[in-house]
Amino acid sequence: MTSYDVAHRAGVSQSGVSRVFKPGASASAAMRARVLAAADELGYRPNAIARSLTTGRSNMVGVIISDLTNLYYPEVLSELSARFSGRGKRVLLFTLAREAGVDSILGDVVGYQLDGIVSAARLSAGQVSDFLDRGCPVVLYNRSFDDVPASSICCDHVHGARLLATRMAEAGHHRFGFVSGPTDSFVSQERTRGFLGRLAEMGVAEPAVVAGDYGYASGHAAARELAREAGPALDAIVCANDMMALGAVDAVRGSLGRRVPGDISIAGFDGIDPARWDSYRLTTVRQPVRRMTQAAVEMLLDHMADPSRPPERRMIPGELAVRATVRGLDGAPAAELGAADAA
Amino acid sequence: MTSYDVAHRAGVSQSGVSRVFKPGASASAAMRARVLAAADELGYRPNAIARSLTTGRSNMVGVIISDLTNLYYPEVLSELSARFSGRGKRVLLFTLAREAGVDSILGDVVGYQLDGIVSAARLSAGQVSDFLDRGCPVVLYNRSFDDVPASSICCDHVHGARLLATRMAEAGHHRFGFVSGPTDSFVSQERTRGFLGRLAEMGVAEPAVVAGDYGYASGHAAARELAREAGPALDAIVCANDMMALGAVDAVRGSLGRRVPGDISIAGFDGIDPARWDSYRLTTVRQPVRRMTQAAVEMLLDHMADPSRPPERRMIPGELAVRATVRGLDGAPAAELGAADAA
DNA sequence: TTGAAAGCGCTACCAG
DNA sequence: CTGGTAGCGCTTTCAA
Repeated sequence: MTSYDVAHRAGVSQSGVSRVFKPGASASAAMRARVLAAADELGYRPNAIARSLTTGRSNMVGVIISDLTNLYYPEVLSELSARFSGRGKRVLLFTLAREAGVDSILGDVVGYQLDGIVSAARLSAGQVSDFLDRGCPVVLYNRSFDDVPASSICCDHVHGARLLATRMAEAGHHRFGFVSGPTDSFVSQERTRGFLGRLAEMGVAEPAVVAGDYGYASGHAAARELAREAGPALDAIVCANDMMALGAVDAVRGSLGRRVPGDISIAGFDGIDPARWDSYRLTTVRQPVRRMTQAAVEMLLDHMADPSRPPERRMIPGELAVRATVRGLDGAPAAELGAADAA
Repeated sequence: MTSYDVAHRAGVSQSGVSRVFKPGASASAAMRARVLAAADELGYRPNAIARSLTTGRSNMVGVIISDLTNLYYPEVLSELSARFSGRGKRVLLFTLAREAGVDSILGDVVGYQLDGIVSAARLSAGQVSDFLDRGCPVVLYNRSFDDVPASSICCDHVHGARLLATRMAEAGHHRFGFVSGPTDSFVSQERTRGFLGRLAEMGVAEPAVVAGDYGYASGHAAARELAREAGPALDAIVCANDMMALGAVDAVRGSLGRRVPGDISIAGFDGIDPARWDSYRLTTVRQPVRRMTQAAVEMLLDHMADPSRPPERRMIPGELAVRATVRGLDGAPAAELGAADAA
């Protein structure tokens, strides 16, 4: 079923059919009606591939996600997908299991004429530049490069980390352990910097730091290692993301046989769904995923509409969600729900 | 950068360039070398859109997922994505938030010449037929229709449910509650049928049944409702998926103040990652996601290679993973890890 | 408003 | 093995 078939059946020219299917094109009501009728009878659907070939735009955007096992990303992906499809864009999904294959994505970007990319993976500055050089706008989700003119939407990790540090120091914790993410993770670097920096400002003893990989198991292991390193004085563990914090909670309660937050307070980052589950009620810094994905989509769409638009780096504050894994300011377990939790 | 540019630079014909980039086409080593060199210098990438237009195949497959908040699906999606990209296929992602929009996907299927579809969403028989009628092979993930000639890969929900029923009845539970999924869910129907059927066979009193929506919160609510309905005799709750079972565990331990499995045993279905976390150690029937996704991909690729191939319905047994939320056969809490858990 | 015609970049079929 | 040539189905000038 091509536009020629429809044109023939409707007794109009092929270009007429094309125009009828192009929103905002000139076609008389009469023609429109006949074409639509014919198209309907024939079950005609415009061929998006052919359209892309002529127009140079595919109506597809690439979404690059590094790791769907970190439960923060399914939430992001889900939102992005819904928003893009609401805007008439298809989502081509790229999951970067092993950091490899970025250049193959580059090939696809030009090959499939992707209209844009939102990346929530750990791309290098050079890789991002490659996309840009190919004329493909990029919005970086939760990372950004000073020297690369790509737009980005970031949660303010430093600020969030400082919030957390402040709150925990004020609650009187003395001996901290910190579980960072992979060392090449921008997010981890920011959160680490913010947390340790603020702690230092407040005159708290420097925490023991171990690195994890953002997974539950690594948080579990890290908590045990911290306990070993820091000894019984350890009274607070902060993890660079919720997944690890959940693992840490379980390790402390289980393997270590200590209470949370009675003996050791624990906090994370992200505000993933499982962190709210009753078994955890994890204190965390929540990223406003909805606002962030919305911003990401808007920014990308804007750049697609006007490629000359200068890159924009938007930063959104995270919200401290004080729940049940951190002692209260009076030394007692914190209130069940922080005010921020209502959102 | 088009193949003409490369051809010109390499001093060969455009068709030559095309052949060099088509795997398994005839081109002398000399030509290949010169073309590749020229292409490299020019940063040429074949235009997949144009290729799709002529060949009629896009090298894209659609993956339809209903709900990424059910943590079973991110696992599936992650696997599918990795496997498809390993096979040189791009994944066009469709998330079906509200069951609507299936027909828009249909449009995309024909518009983007999708080579195939794997659907893990609740499509109707008619919708699946529509895809098939358009010449787009479909593999149904965890559902199938008797009267629609689509291939499918299913976990044997009935069998798995029977395993669970047997094990729990043998452990001496008397008063069961069952939390089903949405009534229009094939998976839920199968699991419900298997579970209730086996219980009846074993002469166990008919369980109280309430319906959930596969989410944590609904499992939480359902457990409380079951406790209200069934009274203090209630000693086992089985949920149609892990997410709800996790909610149920928390409800029983928290709101109801009973022990799991001391007072009430709880089990789920799927074998999602969080079900293994120390706070839960949920007894469940694990779906072999890796084998299932592998089968799904293979089947779809086979159909794409040979469209005349008859549909195939493959069924893979689930594995009972006895963990810590169900009483042991001696009435004591079950062994920490079932043998199946080693996998 | 409408129709004719020229491509978009590639594949595939042909003859050489 | 190689080069010419005819499209794939659509959008988009350009005249009418």
